[in-house]
Amino acid sequence: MSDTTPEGKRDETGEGAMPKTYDPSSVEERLYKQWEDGGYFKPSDGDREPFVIIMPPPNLTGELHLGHALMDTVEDILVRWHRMRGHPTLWLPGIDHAAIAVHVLMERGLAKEGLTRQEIGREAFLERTWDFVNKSRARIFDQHKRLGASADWSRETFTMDPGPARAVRAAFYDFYQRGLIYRGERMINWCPRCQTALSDLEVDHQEEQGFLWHVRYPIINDAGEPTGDYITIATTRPETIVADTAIAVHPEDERYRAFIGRKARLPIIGRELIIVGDEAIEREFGTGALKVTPGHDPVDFEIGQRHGLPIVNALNLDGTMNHEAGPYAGMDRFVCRDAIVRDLDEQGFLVKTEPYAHSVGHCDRCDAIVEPMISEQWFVAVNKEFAPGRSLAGEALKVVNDGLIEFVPERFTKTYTNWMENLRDWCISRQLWWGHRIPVWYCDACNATIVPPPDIEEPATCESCGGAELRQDDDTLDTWFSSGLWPVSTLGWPDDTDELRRFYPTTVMETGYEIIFFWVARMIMMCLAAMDGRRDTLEERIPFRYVYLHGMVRDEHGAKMSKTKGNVVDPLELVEKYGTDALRFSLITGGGTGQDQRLWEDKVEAGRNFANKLWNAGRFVISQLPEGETHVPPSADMRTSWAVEDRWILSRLSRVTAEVEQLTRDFQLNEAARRIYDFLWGEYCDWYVEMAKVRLRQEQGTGSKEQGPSPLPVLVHVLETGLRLLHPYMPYVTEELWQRLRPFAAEPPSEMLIVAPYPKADPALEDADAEIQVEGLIDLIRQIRDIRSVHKIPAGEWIPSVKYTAITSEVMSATLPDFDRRNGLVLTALRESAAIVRQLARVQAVEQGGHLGEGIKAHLQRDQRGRVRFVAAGLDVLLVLPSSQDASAERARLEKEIAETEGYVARLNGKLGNEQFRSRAPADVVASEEERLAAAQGRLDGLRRALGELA
RNA sequence: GGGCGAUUAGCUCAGAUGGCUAGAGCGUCUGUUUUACACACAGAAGGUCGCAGGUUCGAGUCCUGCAUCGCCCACCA
Repeated sequence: MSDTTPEGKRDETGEGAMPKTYDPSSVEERLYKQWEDGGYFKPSDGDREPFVIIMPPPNLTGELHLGHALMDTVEDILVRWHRMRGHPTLWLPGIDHAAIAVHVLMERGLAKEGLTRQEIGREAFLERTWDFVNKSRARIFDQHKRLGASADWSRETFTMDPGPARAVRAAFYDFYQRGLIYRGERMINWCPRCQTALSDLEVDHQEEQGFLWHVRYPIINDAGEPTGDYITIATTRPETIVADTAIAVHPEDERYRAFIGRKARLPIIGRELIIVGDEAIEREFGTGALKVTPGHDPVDFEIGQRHGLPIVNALNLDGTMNHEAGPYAGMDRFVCRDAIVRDLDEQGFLVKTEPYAHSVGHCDRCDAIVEPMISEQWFVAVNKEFAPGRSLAGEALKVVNDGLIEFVPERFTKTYTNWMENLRDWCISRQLWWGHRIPVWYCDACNATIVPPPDIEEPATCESCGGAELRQDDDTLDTWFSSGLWPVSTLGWPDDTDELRRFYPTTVMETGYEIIFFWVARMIMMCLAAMDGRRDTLEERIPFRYVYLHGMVRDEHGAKMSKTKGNVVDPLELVEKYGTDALRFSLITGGGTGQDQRLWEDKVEAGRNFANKLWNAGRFVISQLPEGETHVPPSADMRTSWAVEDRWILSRLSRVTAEVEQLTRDFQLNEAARRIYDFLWGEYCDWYVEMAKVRLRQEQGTGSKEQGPSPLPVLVHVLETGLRLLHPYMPYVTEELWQRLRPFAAEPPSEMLIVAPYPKADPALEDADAEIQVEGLIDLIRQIRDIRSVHKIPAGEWIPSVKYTAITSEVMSATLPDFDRRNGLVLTALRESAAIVRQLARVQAVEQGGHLGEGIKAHLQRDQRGRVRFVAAGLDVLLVLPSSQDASAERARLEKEIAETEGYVARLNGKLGNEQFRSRAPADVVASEEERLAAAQGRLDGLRRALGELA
């Protein structure tokens, strides 16, 4: 039958024989197409609250990596869950133009051809870039699809598309009108390699081994002549000496107090420097005296502002020294550094050189060392009050502090608020070509700055003088300016579209914690401002309700995956080898929310094994279903006709369903997935299916159903429900199996599983008694199997008999009525389901016996068979072995059990003997401890008796 | 200099609001072609939950301190 299907043979129709092993490659592409063609990825109509995720736009530069795979998995789980719960669900995908990243990439490409962007010019550069963009775009989406992402591809958006571009102009215009965007000369970070300004965030501080050079500056008198005194400063950047305009000391520093107000002469350059007192100086650091370079250091700039110091810029934009550097003009900054140190030394100004580790700013993209410089750039005024008590950062802080936006995991809230509280103005102009051109024109005739409203893509004449000679600002905007508008721009803002009204605010922003500042914070600031005046309350203006942050996927050794290290794992390779479901499952169960995880092939194998386990469970169930017979899901009013194991598995199903619901609501997806896994594998497959086989065998053997109700309806129902529970996590194998089960359903709820209703717990099916009963059966079976193992009874050999009787617990039954009730339940189960114990433990006869007390010794004298007495499920049990037992092995087994149980009993006695515990712990905790003690005590008595009889 | 995270079985990790004898996967050991699955089944071994205090009837879980590793932020030149 099914086994004959050759492996690897494609089963295009999805019908027919099921291969023995689940083959993802024969399923995934076909099902994805069915889902997409069926329109299931588009939001459904209806009045229910929509669930919306805007996909973080991956940038164009790279292939999809495991971080994206994790992102897709988390988002797809949330999306599929809400979709199945009947919410109109929108997952809106997009791509980011990644201005500086792509720019650097393109420049590297040019460099390989021996070209620079300046040589080919702006137009040709942009043409090449668009070519590249159009090629990667399609590939990236294809990769998402391979991961099963059920996003609405018909809405795919690119940050450079006309819509988002218009949103960028609109936001720029709006912010400019409100004074939230301004142009000014400020200290910025300059990358000499990229030749652009950078925001503070794009500077990567790295600890480096450098030197602290101590340099003495001669003090001069009013006539400009050396007094013979010196003041010694310490610096890590001696090349900036040429731009010094002052020396600063702490105003209360006894060593230097007398120098304040006097002058010094700059070595080599000869400039006169004033000595100022400023509180910013750390007396303990270096010499306690600071050379002040307002043109090339942010702190010095501020000192300069306070004391009205002149600013000297000594650097060209490419990192070479300019004319201010005198003899060093034209040198590269680091060549200059060496030259100056040498000259200072030769001229006797260098006092000391000490090794010194300090952090140096590098360009995030190209790793060149960044220079602080004064430059005219565009900024977003994050702290400016545009209305009384309101600023961009202030409102962005408020919505989080007030709980309108929640971070998952919660600890990131603090990361966010700390940052937001110390925010400085955001430099948004970049001297790059690839990106949104700054929508500002200048009229050279009258010096006007023109910022046209968004619908004017290019103003024709000057607003103030009417001149037609307008020149657009050469610069482009920081990528994150357009990304910051993403939640509104993808929905049609600045127009008040139906989409915006329906889907804004979005529900969840799911992304990596490494871009909280870059992106999440900017979205919150910008979207709040963008929606200002269009929505009344902050609650309606926030871009999203929840920020869910996933961790980083690292390699086997915990190292960050990177191309240079060569340890990058391609998710698509894993998909090919193990299947999408396997990868998704291992990613989602791989770690806690927001926690980094390690991933390697062994882990994905575990996911693959689970998919295959389900496949085979499905294969078995389907093989048992008579052709053409359909089933109605069991409901609680039918319960009297079910076997105990049916009641048990349905009860467990309901409880697990409830747990999964709660865990998913709390974004504990890893736990939810684990719970489903444990249920389906550990309870359904390992026990229920095996128990059901017993009745199926009887049915098939006798051709009748006299042995009780058929397990088929429950067998099918629990599997079908389990598939629905698991579908968000492992969409393909569940859909495939569900399709194969669908013909057997009397009333299938939908065409495809992707839109079938997500299971709901049914408390009416929960059955504590059945759980006690089946747990008892399982305990008994397990112990018999253990004994088989200890006594080396081959798995295939039948054990002659097992007899059991209730432990008559003198004390316990008097004090704990529940003890007897539980035993009664187990006895009933054993009577009704003796066949299960017979089959699963391989025992020929399972019977209740009243007189186990006659002891083992008597038996031993009568025949050669071994006998083992033990306690299981609260019962006294006597097992007759096929041959004489190994007494020492049995003694060892019993002694170990006894020791364990004694320890447990002692602990419980200690607890229950404590008056404090009895009086302070909740009554139900005390009661359950008492019950445990009763059970353990009974067990201990039985074990001791068994050991005694063995002697 | 601040802030955060991690520390649980040989390895990788779960254990939300304190309460079963702390779990899983992989690995190890012993068995098994028991007719869904060897990508499997049955059984077993393996943990003073980083250390020291504290709160509590009760702590892997909460508090304080410490140690080790990692990350983020920061204008001590």
